[in-house]
Amino acid sequence: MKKYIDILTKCALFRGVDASELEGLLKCLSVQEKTYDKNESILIAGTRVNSIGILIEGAAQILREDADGNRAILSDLNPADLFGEAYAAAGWNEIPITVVATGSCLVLWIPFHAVVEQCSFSCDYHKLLIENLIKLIAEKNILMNEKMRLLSCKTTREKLLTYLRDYSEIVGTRRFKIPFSRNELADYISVDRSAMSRELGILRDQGLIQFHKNAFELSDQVKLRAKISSIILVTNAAFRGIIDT
Amino acid sequence: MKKYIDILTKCALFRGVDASELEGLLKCLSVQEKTYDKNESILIAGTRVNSIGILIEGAAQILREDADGNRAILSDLNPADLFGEAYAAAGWNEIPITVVATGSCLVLWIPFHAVVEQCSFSCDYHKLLIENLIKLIAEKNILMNEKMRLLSCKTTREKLLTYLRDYSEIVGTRRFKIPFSRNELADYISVDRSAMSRELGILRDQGLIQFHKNAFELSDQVKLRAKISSIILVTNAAFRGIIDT
DNA sequence: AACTATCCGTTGCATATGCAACAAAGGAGT
DNA sequence: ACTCCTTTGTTGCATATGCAACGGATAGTT
Repeated sequence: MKKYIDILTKCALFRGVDASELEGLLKCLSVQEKTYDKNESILIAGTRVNSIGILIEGAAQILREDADGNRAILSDLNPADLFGEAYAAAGWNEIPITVVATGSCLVLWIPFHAVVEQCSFSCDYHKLLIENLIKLIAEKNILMNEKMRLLSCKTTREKLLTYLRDYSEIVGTRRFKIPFSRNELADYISVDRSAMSRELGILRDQGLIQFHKNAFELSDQVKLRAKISSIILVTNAAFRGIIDT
Repeated sequence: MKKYIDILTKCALFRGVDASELEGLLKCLSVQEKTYDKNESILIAGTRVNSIGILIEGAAQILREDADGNRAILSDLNPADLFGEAYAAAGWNEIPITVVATGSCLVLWIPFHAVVEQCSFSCDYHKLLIENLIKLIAEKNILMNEKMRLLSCKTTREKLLTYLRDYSEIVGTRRFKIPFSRNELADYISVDRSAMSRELGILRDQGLIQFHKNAFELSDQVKLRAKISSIILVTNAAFRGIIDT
């Protein structure tokens, strides 16, 4: 049991929980651990999830199949990442995503009702857990709002400027390194890579930005909003582009 | 106090709470009511929210100011709509949105900590309230994921097909009425109205869809995914396009 | 009926963008 | 050094899209 306690302390759901108390809390939550082989499905689209998953060991991917049968990778999962929490919380009957182990995995399942319902021992950590869960989902909510604002931009230029501006505001400086390769960035803002490259060149020629590899600098001509100071933790890689922890 | 109890029963946050118990619950939550004149700000961007707002009477708009100072309307608020819940839950220090009364308003404020913390009377409704809040935010989460999938489509054609397919799956039939005017739909999928109109015509000429006003029908050529059965309630108008209650 | 306003489809046009293909630059490993 | 692979920028081209303008249809009002 002890072996993955330190992984769990890195999990946003247990933020603020003392490591020494974790083991007891896990019992109280009646968690279950389960191993998966490489390529085995951890969650299957069309089924129901009642538990929150935490990846302890190994690696996995969240996939989504579109109407034509193409599978798209939505995000990579690493140890201490949560998954399925929104669908478990919403009580969805048929989840639209699939989670597949890309290597052999150890997953901890926490029944959702165990998190929300007061346990019989009414341990103090329950309140914290609930707060963490709400905060976690709410933060994702806000981040998705920001990303939707970006995706709503009609031109590549606007998308790039929105992304760079937002990133600059979060780190608080006009010089920063983005956590994306060009390919990943194009994917993130949902445009063609070559078109993005073209537009980056134009922005540089117009003196709005400077860049070398992943290092960017915004010129004074680029207006920023009032600073958004909060730096927050995110549960998985899906929002790397917005917030880099 | 009595007068707005029936409004609150329509509010998703109090789903499952008996109307007769609501008054007592409100005291236990130490809610505060406040009136706002037309054009008065209910929430101001750059400040912090610690309470969840519920619009009881009147009408309001959620606004967002972009870097160039343009104000965009993110959503309209009607009685029984929640607002600010994500920012209150996340504990954000500087919210990026402004809420303005478009008519004289009555707003009920519920301190966020009062929802999460067990009240001294440990009333039974607390658990339900927490569950509702989590479910509510989680559902929004999922809906935003769906919308991001739509916005990530590169062409107007794909966006339209994704929207219509999703809508068809939710209502469960190939014939349905969408809750949008053309203007609103174009806004929702973030494309130019005339370009959308053009593409709709092409889709019809190719025999993929039929439509008259807001009534649409998908031909058999349009593949659907496995049915998503759940019909859910949403807190405000922002997701009308995905789910019509 | 006349007027107005709104919604919706259509069209012409300049341009942005996806796509494919290629080239240059680096990095890793032998 | 070399090859092999990845990443990034560049370019040509067909086409999709935003934009502006116009016109028809419908509904509401006087």
